[in-house]
Amino acid sequence: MSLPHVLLGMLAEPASGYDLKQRFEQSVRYFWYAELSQIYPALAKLEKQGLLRSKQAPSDKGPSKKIYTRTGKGKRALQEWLSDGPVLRTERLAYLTQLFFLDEIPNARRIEFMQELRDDFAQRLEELKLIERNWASEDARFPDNLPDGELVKHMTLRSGLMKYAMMVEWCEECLGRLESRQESTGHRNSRNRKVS
Amino acid sequence: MSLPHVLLGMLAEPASGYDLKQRFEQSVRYFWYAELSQIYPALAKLEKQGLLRSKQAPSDKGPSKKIYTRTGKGKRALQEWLSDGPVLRTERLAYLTQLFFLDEIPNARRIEFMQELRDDFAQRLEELKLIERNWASEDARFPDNLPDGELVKHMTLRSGLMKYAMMVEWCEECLGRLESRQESTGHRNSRNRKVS
DNA sequence: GGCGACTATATAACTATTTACATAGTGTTC
DNA sequence: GAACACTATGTAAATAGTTATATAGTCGCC
Repeated sequence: MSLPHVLLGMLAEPASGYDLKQRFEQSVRYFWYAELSQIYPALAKLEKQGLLRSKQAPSDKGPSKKIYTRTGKGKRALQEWLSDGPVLRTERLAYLTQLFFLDEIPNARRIEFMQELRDDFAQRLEELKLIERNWASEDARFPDNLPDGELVKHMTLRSGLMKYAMMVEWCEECLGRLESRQESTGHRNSRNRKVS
Repeated sequence: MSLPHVLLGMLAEPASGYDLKQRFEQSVRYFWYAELSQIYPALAKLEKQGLLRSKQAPSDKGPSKKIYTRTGKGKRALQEWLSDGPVLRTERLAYLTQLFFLDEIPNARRIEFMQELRDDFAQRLEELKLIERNWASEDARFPDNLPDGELVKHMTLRSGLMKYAMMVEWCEECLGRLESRQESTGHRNSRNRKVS
């Protein structure tokens, strides 16, 4: 439902399937993910529908590339998707359902679970902070003089920064509650930060 | 990958497929969703694997039910899933990828997009606040004297409350940035709250 | 007594996603 | 020169999830 549109969005600049996968890994990965085996057929289908056009091009490394370009029809399809308003599909957060049933394992295990979660979120937060720092050094020093394309990308990044900062805080709050319980049953548990 | 475990978690108390769907709609819906057509085959498979047991039972309304009970093996499978640590599957947030490409439509449309998003998040926040209020009146007045099962459920609810409150704030921040741009190009746009 | 709403279970067809495999060129390292 | 890593494109098989449809009992309404 969304992958074809995501590809149309990423093809503001022409690229091959392989290139697109790289782009996914750079920035989009924080909110969308696709395997190469999903990208290639999706591109072929979009071309068949006339939303993309392709041409072969030699590669400096490895076999020749198939460069896809967005057609006018493709651009309009993207704009339509964006104009239809936000797509809020049913989110599935496995870690929250796990937490919901976490009383089925001993408290010491619950603490380990939340520590692992906190460390994962903290790591993602650091990754995003790094992206912001590298970016800011270039042209985002004055966030509201950014060109349109940069502004929306900065807003997307902000949502990630705010989200993961909040999640880390929430994990700490949960750990506090679980650990107070641990103490009251006679056990001790130092609040070690697990760094992998 | 996760649905069978979610079902095992929800079967702390015996229930039929139909019952489970109702339970999904009550609380779990905020972080997991499943269609009946997904639940029935999943239950049948779990029974075949010996993680569940079923018996027919008459219903007060409609045809007879098939009540599933978790076996010892089923409980251990759930505990294993929980002990393996948090499952952080690749999240897909279509609305963030839309935002990422939102420079492809005019600024007035971008503002509408963010307003719609804010209103959706605000509505979910109100739903969760209502759940908390109803709950608090019963036994969550002293959040840290809760029994284990209630504690983890309260922690799950907290994450939703914090998340949606943050998302609404973030939308407001984005709207501010988009609207200042709108003004500077000579247009006006009142910050109307769209209530459906 | 027919209709619609709700309870209850299930299958079929389709779309989306993941995992595994197949193929081939290019460059580096042992 | 063999092995390995990386570039490059794809297919096949399996799993997960959605949408549509079928069947059947109960209850209340008109």
